[in-house]
Amino acid sequence: MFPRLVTRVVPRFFGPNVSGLRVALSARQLLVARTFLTTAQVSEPAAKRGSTKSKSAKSKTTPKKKAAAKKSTATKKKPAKAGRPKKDDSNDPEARFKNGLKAVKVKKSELPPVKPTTAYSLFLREQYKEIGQTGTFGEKSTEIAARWKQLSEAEKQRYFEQAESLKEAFAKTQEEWYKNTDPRILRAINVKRRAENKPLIHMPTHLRNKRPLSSYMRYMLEVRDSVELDPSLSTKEALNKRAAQIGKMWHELPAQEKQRYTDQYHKELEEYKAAKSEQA
DNA sequence: GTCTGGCCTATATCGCGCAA
DNA sequence: TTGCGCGATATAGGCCAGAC
Repeated sequence: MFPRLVTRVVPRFFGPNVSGLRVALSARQLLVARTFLTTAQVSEPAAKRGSTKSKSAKSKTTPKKKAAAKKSTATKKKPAKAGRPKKDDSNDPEARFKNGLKAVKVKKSELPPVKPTTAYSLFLREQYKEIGQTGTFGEKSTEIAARWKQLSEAEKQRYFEQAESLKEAFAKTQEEWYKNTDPRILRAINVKRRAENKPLIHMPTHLRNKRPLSSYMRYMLEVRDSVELDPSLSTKEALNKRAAQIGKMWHELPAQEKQRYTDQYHKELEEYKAAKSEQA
């Protein structure tokens, strides 16, 4: 699961390419995005919270924790010697991967963008502010869900539009991320996620460098629309019947005709291989 | 950073057949 | 794995405050 706090969202969403995102977003979208980011900034009160927290934390600190704290200060790292570049400052990006993916430390700014807020979530955030401190989380959630149900479609529209804008911006950011991120970073992230038993991150299918369609697949795409689905059958049965029918047509296709599809496949396969070796 | 409760939404996956 | 369709189902992730 991705972290939720915006302190994590901001660098991931805007970090790598702020100007690019500005271009991508219309002024309104940007406003929406900013509202999303700043309102969700739990860290705004966090400074405040941090101070009160540290106060209470201080008084509640157990001896064990105190000892640990002491230890942590005792083992505080000495400042790096002047003139010696830090590991991350290395000009050689390959150095990061020399000890294997497991050893790669992925920076926050390198993590993939988080999914955009949904319409309901936008409403939820707005309502939580309105409700304020009264009631438990559960009570608030129930209340807000009831309010959401009472909204007319027209009233909901505003939230859906906002969510749509965020979704579009996210799609662009995500595409940029996959384009600009070293594939080894993604693998390193997944190595960590696998170890934590978390689901892996996959490049969305529409962004993948897909293998070209096989000769048969290409043929099927061409003729599919000309083979009608049997309306007397269920969707599944009709689709299966059509697939079987197209398979039969392929077998009956003259060799010369088949060759046309095969040639196209081999041509695209070469291009695919070339692109893949370029990526590697 | 994670967890808490309750809810909604978006997305992914599955099954089916076919050939390479 | 690639494409298609599409309903059913599963899952992730979003919001909120604050303790740990």
